[in-house]
Amino acid sequence: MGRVSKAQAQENRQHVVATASRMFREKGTVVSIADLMKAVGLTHGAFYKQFASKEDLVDKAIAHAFEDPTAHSPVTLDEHTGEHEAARRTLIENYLSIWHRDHAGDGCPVSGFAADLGRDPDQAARSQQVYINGVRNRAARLATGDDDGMAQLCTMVGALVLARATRGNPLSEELLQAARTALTENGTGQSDRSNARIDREPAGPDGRR
Amino acid sequence: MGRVSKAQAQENRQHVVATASRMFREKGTVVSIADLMKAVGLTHGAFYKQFASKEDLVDKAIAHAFEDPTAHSPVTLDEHTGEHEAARRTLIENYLSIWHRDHAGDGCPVSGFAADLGRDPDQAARSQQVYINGVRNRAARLATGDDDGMAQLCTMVGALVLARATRGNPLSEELLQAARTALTENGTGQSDRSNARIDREPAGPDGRR
DNA sequence: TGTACATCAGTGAACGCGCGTTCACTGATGTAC
DNA sequence: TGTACATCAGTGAACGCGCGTTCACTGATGTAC
Repeated sequence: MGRVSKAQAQENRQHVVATASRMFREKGTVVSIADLMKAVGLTHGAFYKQFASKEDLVDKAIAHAFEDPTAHSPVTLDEHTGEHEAARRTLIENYLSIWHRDHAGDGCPVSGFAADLGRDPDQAARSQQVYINGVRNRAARLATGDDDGMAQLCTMVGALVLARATRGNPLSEELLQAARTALTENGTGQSDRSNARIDREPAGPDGRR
Repeated sequence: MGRVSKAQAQENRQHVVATASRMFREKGTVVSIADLMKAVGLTHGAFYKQFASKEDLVDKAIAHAFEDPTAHSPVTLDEHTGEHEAARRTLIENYLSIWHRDHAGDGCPVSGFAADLGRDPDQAARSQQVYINGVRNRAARLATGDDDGMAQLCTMVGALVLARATRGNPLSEELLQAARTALTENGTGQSDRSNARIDREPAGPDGRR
């Protein structure tokens, strides 16, 4: 195929970034450019007409994950109506759902990129501002009167990371449940309902439907 | 060099496993056999006289990390004297220290291998029993009367993972501090003292000195 | 205890393979007249 | 509006490199007598 329209080229570029953003969260930044471009439906050679290097793409994919409103945004519908506590609960229950555990690619970038940033100091330095803003924003959404939400975010990220590492064993669900209970201080029923609903219906992980 | 004594060969094998255990926790299981053997002081060819494959080594390195008493064992001296609450505090403060954040290789294998197990289902399946026992043991150490310790472990692992991902930014220390405060429900002073002490003195991360 | 020989841990070159990246080429798009 | 040509997104073969793994070789260890 020969040249492609400017609009088509831009669309392709966005498709590559969006796909990379998902694949990197799911499998890590070790995903190869060949596999990525295959998933997008282009050949690997086209990559370097759009990006300077793989590093360049990783930077953009991380930034995209934090901008993408479908990427486990801390904003929920409830919140817009001023019901902060209800919004907080919805956020927590979606975050600690089995759906979120099993869909890292469409999930929270704070969890999805933590491992890669923790192990690649250069990448961490390049993405630091975007990542830190993401952490602070999410913590702020969880904040209550006497709590800045930071420890709550730690609990949620830890539960998700451990639930993913133990998938296939009952412990995985136990961890999600323990974190849910600790954060909402209510019984098993509420959390179980939430969990079942989210597990069954692949709704947007940001709580929108 | 020709043949080496049986004792020496066994020592070499243990050295490879121990070094792999540290390097895999620090950098992930992507560390190459060439780099690993170089760190041990042997050539890469020797590797296959001791191990069937890299997978075999990863399995053994993960198991070793959980057996190794210097690898952030949940056992502390205080605990043996029956002072459970003091032991719990010591464990928490060591876990959430800057020293632990900066020494993943000598740190907790639950945190150190979570990312690799979460992304490699085959590896997770092979190491599942060892990993799950490790999680349950650590949670049990944190348990109090009305809490099984699981949510607390989530908070600690999440704080450590996020602190490592944000190293170099003040947020990193804030996250550790927030988790420490949430888990010990006491002021800044205590935690700061602990942090400074551990940061300065590279004591065993299991709380022994 | 001393000698002769088989064993096998460690060496280092080599293997096929997939990685990130480059490049000559294609041909529809976009532009100049 | 129609024609002529330059542009450049996408193609696919090729590059050097490091990966996991194999293998012929070495020579001290371990053993048999």
